[in-house]
Amino acid sequence: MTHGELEQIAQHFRLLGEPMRLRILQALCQKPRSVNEVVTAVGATQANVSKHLSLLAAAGILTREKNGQCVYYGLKDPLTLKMCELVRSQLAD
Amino acid sequence: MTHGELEQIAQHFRLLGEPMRLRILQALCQKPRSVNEVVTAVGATQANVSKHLSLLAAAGILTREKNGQCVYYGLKDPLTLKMCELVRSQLAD
DNA sequence: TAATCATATAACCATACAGTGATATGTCAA
DNA sequence: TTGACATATCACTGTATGGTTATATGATTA
Repeated sequence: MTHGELEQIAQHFRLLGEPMRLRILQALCQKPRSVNEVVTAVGATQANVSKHLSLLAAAGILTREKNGQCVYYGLKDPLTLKMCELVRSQLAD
Repeated sequence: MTHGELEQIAQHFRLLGEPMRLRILQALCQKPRSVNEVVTAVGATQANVSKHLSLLAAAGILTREKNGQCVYYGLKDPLTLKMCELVRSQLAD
């Protein structure tokens, strides 16, 4: 594996390595939600949630769809939650 | 999922979110190696490698076995490498 | 157009932590 | 015991980034 690939993979893991972002992902596990919905779901600042959502979308972890004045973010790949589950079961040992 | 669980899962991902640590994991994918062997394999400082190995072992990602004056670290769970592969294939899209 | 709502961005601060050099600890051989 | 080797730890620096407040941008409605 090249250094560039490792850097990319690490970057991906790093994005998942933040509790607030995991909470955001959790809030999106059923269906896409607007920024405001996520804000109330996770109980954080609008600016903060917006920043995290942008990062996750830029990394290809979330989809982003604008509808009127609302922006809806959703999980792009169920694999992401699967990995969280894997880690959780691994930690359970 | 509780906040504590999320914090633990995030912590786990954060450990995988560092290129140097991924290189170390890669160096251990075949068989356990001593600290020095890893040092030469990844081309980093002894102090740095030792610190990373300790962190990974403390998190239960690596096994640690002392034999004479050498300490051998090895992958505890093949799942770890599987996740790296998953991410890599996900990024390939 | 003006007012309101939703989202994004900018500037800033504080903290976490990777990397380094020096040194401590522990183990073996001569 | 002394010296050489393997590993761990300490103190420190620099940097990346999460969170905050304030503001900008854009869309909708009256």
